[in-house]
Amino acid sequence: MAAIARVSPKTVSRVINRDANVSPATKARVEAAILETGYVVNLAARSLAASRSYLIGMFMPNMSSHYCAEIFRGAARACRQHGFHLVVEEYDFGAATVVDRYEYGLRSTRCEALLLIPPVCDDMPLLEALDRDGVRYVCISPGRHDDRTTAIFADDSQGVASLARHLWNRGCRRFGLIAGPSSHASAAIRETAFTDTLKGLGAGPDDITMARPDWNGTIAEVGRKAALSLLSGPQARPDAIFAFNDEAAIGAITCARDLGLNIPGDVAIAGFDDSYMAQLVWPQLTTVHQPIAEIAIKAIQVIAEEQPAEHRRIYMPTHLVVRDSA
Amino acid sequence: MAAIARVSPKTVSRVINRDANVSPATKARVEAAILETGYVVNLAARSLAASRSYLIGMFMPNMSSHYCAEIFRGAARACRQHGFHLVVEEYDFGAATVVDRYEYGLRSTRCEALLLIPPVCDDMPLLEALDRDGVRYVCISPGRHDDRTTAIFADDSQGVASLARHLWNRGCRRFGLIAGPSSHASAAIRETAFTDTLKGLGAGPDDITMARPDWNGTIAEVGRKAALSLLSGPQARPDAIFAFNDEAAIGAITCARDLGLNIPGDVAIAGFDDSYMAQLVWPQLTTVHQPIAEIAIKAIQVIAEEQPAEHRRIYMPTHLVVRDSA
DNA sequence: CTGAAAGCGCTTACAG
DNA sequence: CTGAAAGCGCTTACAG
Repeated sequence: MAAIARVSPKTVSRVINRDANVSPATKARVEAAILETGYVVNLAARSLAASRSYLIGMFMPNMSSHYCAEIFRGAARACRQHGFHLVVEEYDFGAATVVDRYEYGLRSTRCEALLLIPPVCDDMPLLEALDRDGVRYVCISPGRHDDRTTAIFADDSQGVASLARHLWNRGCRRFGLIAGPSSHASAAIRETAFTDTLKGLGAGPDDITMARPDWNGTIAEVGRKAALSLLSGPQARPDAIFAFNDEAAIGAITCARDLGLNIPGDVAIAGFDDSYMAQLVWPQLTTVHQPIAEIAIKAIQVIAEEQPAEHRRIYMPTHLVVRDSA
Repeated sequence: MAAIARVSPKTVSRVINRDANVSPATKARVEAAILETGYVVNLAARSLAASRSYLIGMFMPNMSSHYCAEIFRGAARACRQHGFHLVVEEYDFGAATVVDRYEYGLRSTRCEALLLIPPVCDDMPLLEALDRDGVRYVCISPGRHDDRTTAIFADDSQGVASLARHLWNRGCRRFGLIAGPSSHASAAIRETAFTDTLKGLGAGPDDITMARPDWNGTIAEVGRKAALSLLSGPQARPDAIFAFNDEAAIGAITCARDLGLNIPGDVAIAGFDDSYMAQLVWPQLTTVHQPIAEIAIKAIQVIAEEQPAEHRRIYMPTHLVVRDSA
């Protein structure tokens, strides 16, 4: 390459890295040689010389397929746009600890930063290892969060409040709430936003019935059973059910159907996530859209731009999606 | 590191790479130093010196979330087990060509091999660029396939034949088939397996009605419309519908429900994929399970083991999953 | 505006 | 069984 263009390696490097201090003639010569030879910089060599890997790492998410695919989609796109490459490390939950997967896997790649997703973003041994190595990280919806790091959140409250108002305006007055697992930080937020909004609209304490299922088994099945306790319990039957997420809501739909109830006539059902399934079930699910890919994109942007310290908590908007179930 | 263990860098390298020719005493000394310092090999340096990147690349799939998540899960796991790291390159379909994404993105990483998924595995410019660079690749369910490369297929025929027998044994005699897009190689295979098996069991040509929808819009919607043509068309109403995939089958379920038909009493409905949604819809979908993660694992194994030339086409078993819809 | 020198942290190919 | 030398393909820090 350098020989063909009759310049030093350093000058090739200047052209590749868009250094301004190259004469137009030299630049043209180098660019011609690049085109001719199909030269592409060697990332490993650059990485070694510059002490920068141009790599961002991620652990394989343990979430729904929809969440997983959206995170990858957003992260991969943003990495490309910012000149990074995305490295995915397996983590199968239960077998090894995350920090082991880091120490004996990802660490050798010298990723510049990691994109951390629940529950991995709350794993203290991992965070300590990253701090020790000077590897930056951005957490998505972490449960615990101190001000050293940046965290991105979906603004669940806003979307859930819209949903609560929508149900109220539709005439619903008796509400059932299928709460999420207490380990999930969003669970409490969604619950509070839902009940507070309804109380603000005039609902009394007896108008809202909580179901707090054990989160064992498939989420849809948990949702179905929770809905059963709500719809056939001793209290007056709810005319609206809000489930922690779409899968639980789909379970609730199944339950209502089993009981011969009309949706949304007898009982309105709503979820959270706007996952792909929300459009596939019958009736199509009214839900709150969570911008998962955009959250991942934002996280990579934060990493790439090294945004200033004041941006420690970033909230991404959610919004109500009205379909047929509510 | 080398200084602490009082050995040369070469000897550290020997211990790290499990070279047998190291005396037990030296080995113990080096291992103690590794533990003490938390040393981990630098992948970039190793890569540069050894002319091996230890990287396997993948383009972001454009398939269902379920397919996408399963592929990642399998690929990430197998990469770890074989000492590779997985690099994901964005490819958004429509914007740039894949080969451009390779040339200006992935290529600089010097991936040793690529895992190629439809439709990218049939992109000739990409394959030519990979051949030119000596980058190996394994294709998953490619449409075209020559003997230079290894391809992994799901054995669709087998699972679909089981399904056809199941429907027949259940007493179904009039069949509707929602065919997949002709661009999808599996579409014809599933269709042939279904019709051939039924004919073998005694079905006549008039007993099988084909729907060949245009595959525009969401798959569930296409499936719903296709089912409508099948269930309300001039021919005798089918008592069983097999859809190309689960999403189309879910659309068909929606349609049957709209028409007030009982599933599976009036019409049995079955899909293909055993996607996550199959268990969430009502009634739960009878379908053919496709081992997506296992296919990805197999692909990485082939890459890692550089299997001999006779293994050019590998078929992974599929199997019938009987649930409630058929 | 351009290049020579040194070095990033490993491995390869040898030598002993 | 162990190490010295050279080099992988870049960038950094400097000199001119």
